Amino acid sequence: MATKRARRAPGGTADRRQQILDVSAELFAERGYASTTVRNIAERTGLLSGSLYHHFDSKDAILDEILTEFVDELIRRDEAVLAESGDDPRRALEGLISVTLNAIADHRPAILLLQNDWPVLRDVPRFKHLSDKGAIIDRMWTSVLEEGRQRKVFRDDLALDLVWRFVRDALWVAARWYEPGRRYTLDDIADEYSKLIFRGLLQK
Amino acid sequence: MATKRARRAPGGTADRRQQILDVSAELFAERGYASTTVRNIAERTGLLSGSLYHHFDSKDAILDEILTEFVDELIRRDEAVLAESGDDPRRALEGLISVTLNAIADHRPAILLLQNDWPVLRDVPRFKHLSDKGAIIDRMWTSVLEEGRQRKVFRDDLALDLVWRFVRDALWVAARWYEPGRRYTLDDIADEYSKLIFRGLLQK
Amino acid sequence: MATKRARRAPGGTADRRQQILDVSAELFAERGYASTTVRNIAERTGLLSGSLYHHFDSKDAILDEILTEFVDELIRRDEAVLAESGDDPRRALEGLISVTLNAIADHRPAILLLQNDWPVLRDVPRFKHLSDKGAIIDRMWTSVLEEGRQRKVFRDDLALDLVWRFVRDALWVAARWYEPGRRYTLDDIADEYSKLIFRGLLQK
Amino acid sequence: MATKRARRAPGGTADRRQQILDVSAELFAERGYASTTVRNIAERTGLLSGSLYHHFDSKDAILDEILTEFVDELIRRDEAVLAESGDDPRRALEGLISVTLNAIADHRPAILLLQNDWPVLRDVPRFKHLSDKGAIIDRMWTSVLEEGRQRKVFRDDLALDLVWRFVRDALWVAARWYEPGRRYTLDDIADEYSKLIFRGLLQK
DNA sequence: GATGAATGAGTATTCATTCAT
DNA sequence: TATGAATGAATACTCATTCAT
Repeated sequence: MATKRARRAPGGTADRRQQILDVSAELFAERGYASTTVRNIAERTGLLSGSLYHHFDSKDAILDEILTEFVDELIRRDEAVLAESGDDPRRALEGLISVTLNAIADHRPAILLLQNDWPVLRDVPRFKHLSDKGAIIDRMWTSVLEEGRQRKVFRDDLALDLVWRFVRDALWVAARWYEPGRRYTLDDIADEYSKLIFRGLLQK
Repeated sequence: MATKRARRAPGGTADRRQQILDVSAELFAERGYASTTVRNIAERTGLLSGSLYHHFDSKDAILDEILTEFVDELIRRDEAVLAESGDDPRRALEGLISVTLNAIADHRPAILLLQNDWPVLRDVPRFKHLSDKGAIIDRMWTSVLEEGRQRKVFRDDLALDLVWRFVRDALWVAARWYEPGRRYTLDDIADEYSKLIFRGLLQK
Repeated sequence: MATKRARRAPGGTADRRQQILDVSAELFAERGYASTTVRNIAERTGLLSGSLYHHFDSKDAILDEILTEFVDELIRRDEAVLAESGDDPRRALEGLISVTLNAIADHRPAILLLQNDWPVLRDVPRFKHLSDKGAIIDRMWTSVLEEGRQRKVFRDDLALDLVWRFVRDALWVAARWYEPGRRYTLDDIADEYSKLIFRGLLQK
Repeated sequence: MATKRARRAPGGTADRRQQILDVSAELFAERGYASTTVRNIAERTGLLSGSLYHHFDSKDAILDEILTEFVDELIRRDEAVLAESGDDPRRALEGLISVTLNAIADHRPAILLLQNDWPVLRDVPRFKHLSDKGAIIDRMWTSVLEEGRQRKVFRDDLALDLVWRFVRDALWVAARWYEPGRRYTLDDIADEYSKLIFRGLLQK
């Protein structure tokens, strides 16, 4: 049973496969994976439900591809940031913050989906590989924080694992309320969050 | 169909109703509302599924009671904090942070549930009242921040609505990884988070 | 997931479970296992298809119970025959022939089902245990034939494994055309078949 | 929709049509008609499922051609045997037995298929014509037996219709366990079966 | 209060078949 | 001839809910 792979239509037409992935991601984010039916996806794509199976083996397979694509790209971007920021922990941290928030622009559905359904998904063997990739990202964050402390750029009276969790959680959850074209751009948010994280809320 | 209300078992036995609520909250938090079956709840309670309907009108009714109880108590505690902290915005903010994190001790399942399933629940008419109550809590936070700025306790070069979102999000998501009896207590986390929020990450 | 077991209705009413088994056996025999739908079974039982799952875990589980019951009883009857016939191979063989043909009376659907669907079923792990039981029956037949040859009751110029196959096949397939209440009883058939097997077709 | 008939490939290449028939017969025999999908057939042929419809009108049409070819040839062979054996019933019967068993060599899949799926197929209007042809074969067998009794070659104390059924059933079912190249050839089996049928199992 | 049989609408998935390219 | 995308009806199975006992 060979995995069904994308074959770009020769004319360069937008692919059905990609359309299904996009539609599915939106729906999964809106209603949750379990509550999104295969029929919902088909309808929104303009197909009958059976036709989806011409492109994907199962509902799970669709989800897997959505999440894998997102996580892989995130890792790529995070690695690029670390490579560019040399040995400047502050620049590195700013970079990670920016990458994370800007991921919301291209991958909002995947991010929401991951937040809402991860507690269930994490126990499904098929999605185990995402945990492993998540661990890679975690390690990038924590090593930047460690580095910053050792170079005395960051305070040494804070529990760095809690700092990491605090920042990470706040950033990802922003996908819930962020709406493009309203008040703040993602870069605005990155700047404000960085200011708060680096300098704190109190007047000196 | 009159709403079924709690009737304490005559002998003073631990209530079946409460047992069902606790079991349901756990299951909803573990697997998500949609993926938890009424049979799951019944099994874990030691009943058959039909029997649940002697205690609750529907699966929705169970969920409603779980969430309402949690939100109501949270409002009560937040209000108490504001009442006690007089006109000291820093103390007020510390209080709100502490209440929020400590809620994880008593209501972890409800918090997780709300995070995972809220995107779906928010659109169900039955749960509309929770949005209203959520707005009350939001207003308490934002007014504390405003107050702090006006009194020049907090910096005036930060977008306060973003500060509020940042802090709120980081706090609630802590329910995902917090585990009682490990490394940090909830008070530890509240202290560390407060330190970071007030003073920032950078060495002076 | 406890196997759902029969609970005889206290009043001694004919069981739904048994009714489902009987109806299913008939249908499987008529149309084959794959072509019988769960809806077919439900309809003939006077239920809706979902209701079957209150009594059985799956379509497979129904089939398994039908076949297991049949094979177990057949083994019991064959063993009884061997026990009774002492060291008289001719009597033993007559007994096995009679038991086999008479099984058609009580278990015609199961026999037909086994004949038609066995080539598919034999490869399903769930039904592996039936192969093992089949081997037990085979051994009873072949040991009777061996015994008969050693005691010089049976000819010694025949390949006994072929004799066994020949007889076995002819007996079981009789279930296809036998119809109760017509021309020959099962005992008639057993007698005629025995005559042919023991003495052959030719005039002396 | 004209019935699609064989068109030999111009170059004398082995025919696609025949390849599809062979592959289908194998699969139908292995898994049963209902459980064999058109996709299975296409895969094993090295085509995509849609392409089969250039050669056959439907799955039923494939099955029909397989069975018709087999039954027609069987009738031809049986008729040849009767023509050759003149008025010697014993030779005629031996001939029919041999033809039947030897058919296993060339048409095993068709024979298995017919055994497993006949109970379902017999009720499909499209396959009614096979019943008629089956009746022709039956009549050949029974007339040989009658002839043998009248000429006092066969015993007169046996129910001939039962003898016929017994022999027929045992012969056809041999297709289930016969494996070419193992222990017995089809002629061996024909000889042993004939010995048993004519002379019986008992030592004189 | 509790049981367990039954409902009926819904779920993901399969599959023979069609047809434009 | 062959492809591969699409159909639409069917399939086994699930599940919140009802209700007579």
